Amino acid sequence: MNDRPSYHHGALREALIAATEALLAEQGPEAFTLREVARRAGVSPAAPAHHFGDAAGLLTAVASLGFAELTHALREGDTRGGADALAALREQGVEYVAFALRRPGLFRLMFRQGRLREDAELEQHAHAAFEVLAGGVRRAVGVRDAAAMRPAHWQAVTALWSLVHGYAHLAIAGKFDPMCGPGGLEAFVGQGLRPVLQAILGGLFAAPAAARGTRGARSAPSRTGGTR
Amino acid sequence: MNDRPSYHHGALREALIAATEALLAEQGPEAFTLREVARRAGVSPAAPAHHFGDAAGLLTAVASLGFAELTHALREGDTRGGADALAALREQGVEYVAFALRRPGLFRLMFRQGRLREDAELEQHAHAAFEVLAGGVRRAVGVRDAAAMRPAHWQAVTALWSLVHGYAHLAIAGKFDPMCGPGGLEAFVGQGLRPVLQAILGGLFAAPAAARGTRGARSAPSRTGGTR
DNA sequence: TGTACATCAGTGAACGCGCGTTCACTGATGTAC
DNA sequence: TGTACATCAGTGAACGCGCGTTCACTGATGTAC
Repeated sequence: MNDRPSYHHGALREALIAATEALLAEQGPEAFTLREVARRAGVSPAAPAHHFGDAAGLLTAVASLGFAELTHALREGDTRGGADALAALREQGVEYVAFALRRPGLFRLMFRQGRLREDAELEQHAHAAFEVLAGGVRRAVGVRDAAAMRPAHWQAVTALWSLVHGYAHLAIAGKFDPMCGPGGLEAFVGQGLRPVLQAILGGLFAAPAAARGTRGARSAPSRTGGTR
Repeated sequence: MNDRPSYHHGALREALIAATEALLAEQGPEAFTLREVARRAGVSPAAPAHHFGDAAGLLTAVASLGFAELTHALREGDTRGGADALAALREQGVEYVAFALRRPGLFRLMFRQGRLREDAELEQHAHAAFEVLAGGVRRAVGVRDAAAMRPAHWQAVTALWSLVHGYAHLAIAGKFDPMCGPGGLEAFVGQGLRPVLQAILGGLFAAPAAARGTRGARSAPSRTGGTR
C-alpha cells in the first residue's frame, strides 16, 4: 500500500480533503467512509486520525471549505448584479443554485446534521455565506446593518434563502426532471430560475405584506424595472 | 424474544411501519436499521423480510404513506383557503411546512435518494401531492388542465414548491434558530411564513416576469387583497 | 365434523462484511548543542 | 559540521461491533374433502 517515494506523504491533509470531495461528487455523503478516503489517498486507515481526529473532523473541514466556496460564489453574483440591488440579489440566487448543481454531494453534506461536528470555523464560514445574502437584502431595503433589520427584513432573507435552497435540493433530487423537457435540467434552471427570482423579489420588496408583516398585499408600484 | 400470546404476530406489517415511523421521529432516517425496527416490534431480525423483502422495501412503504399524509394536508390547506385561489395556495404552503415540522424524520426520508427503491405506489403518491400544488396554481391562473400549462406556470409551481421545501428543510436543520427570538421556531414560522407567501404569490402572479418568461417585472396591481 | 395437508409467518443461529478506532511500532524530519 | 535525540507522520495488524441477509426449522392457520 505504501509505494510512495518517501515514508511520509507530505501533503496528506490536502490529499484527504481532495479524496473526500471526489467521493462526495461521485457518490454523495452517504458513501463516505474514512477507510475509503484513506484508500483513495493511498494511505493506511489509521493515518487520517493524525490530521482530523476522526471521520466527523474530516467531514467538518470539507464542509467548511464548501461554505467558503459558496460565499465566494454569492459575492460574484452580487457583483454581477451591479448597482441594482434586486438584480444583485437575483444573481446571488442564481449562484446559490449553480453551486449546488455543480457540487451536489458537497452541498448536501453542508446541510447534513449528524455527520458534522460543532466547529467554530464551520459556523463562521456558514455565517459568512448567510451574511452575503442578508447584506444584499439590506441594500435592497436601504438598511445600514443587521441591528436595524426589522422582522419583515428577516422574513425576506429567509424567503430568498428558502427559495434557492429548496430549488437546489429538489433539482438535485431529480424532482424537476419530468418538467425539464429538451435541454435537461441545466436549460430548465437557466431559463426558469432568473425570471422567477425577479418576480418574487418584486413581490417581496414592493408589496406592503412583506414590508409591514401581516397586513394583506396591496397594489403598489414595483421597485425595479428588471435588467434583462 | 417471543413473549407474544401466539407464535404469529398478527399485524406485523403495521407494527413494522409504526416502529419505523417512531424511529424516524426520534432519530431520523440515518438511524434506521432493519434490526432496530425488528427489535422494536419484538420480532426476530429475519421477520420483516416476509412482508417487505428488504430494508429499502420497508422504507419505501413508509415514505409512500408519508406522501399520502402530505397530500391530505395540502388538500386541507387548499380547502381552508376557500374561493380565493391565492389564499388557497398560501395555505397549502403553510401546510407543507407544518407537515415537515411535525414529522421531520419522515419528511427527510421522503426526499432521500438511495434509501428508497423505485416503486410505482411511491411515485403515484408523490405525484398526487405535487398535483395538489399544481392544481392550485392552475386555479390561480385560470388554466384548465396540465396540458394547457405554459412554462411560466410550471415556473410558478417550482417556485412555490421550492420555497416551502427549502423553508422546511432549513427550519428542520436548525438554520432559522438564531433568528427565531422569543416563541421559538413555531412562532417564527407562524408569524413569518404566511405574509411572505402572500407577498411572493403577489409577485409571482401579478408581475409580467412570471407570466411571460424572461421580461423584467413591471408595476402591476396585485391580484389579491390578502385575507388576514 | 374430523382429518390430512399445504401454506403462511414466524424463529434463532449463523454467514461474511466493512466499519471506526486502538495499538505498538518505525521511518523520516527537524532541532539543540 | 556532526551528532544525539525528540517529535512528527506514517504502518499494518488487530479489536469488537452491528449490520443485512441466509438458512433450515417450526408453530399456527386455513382449506379440501
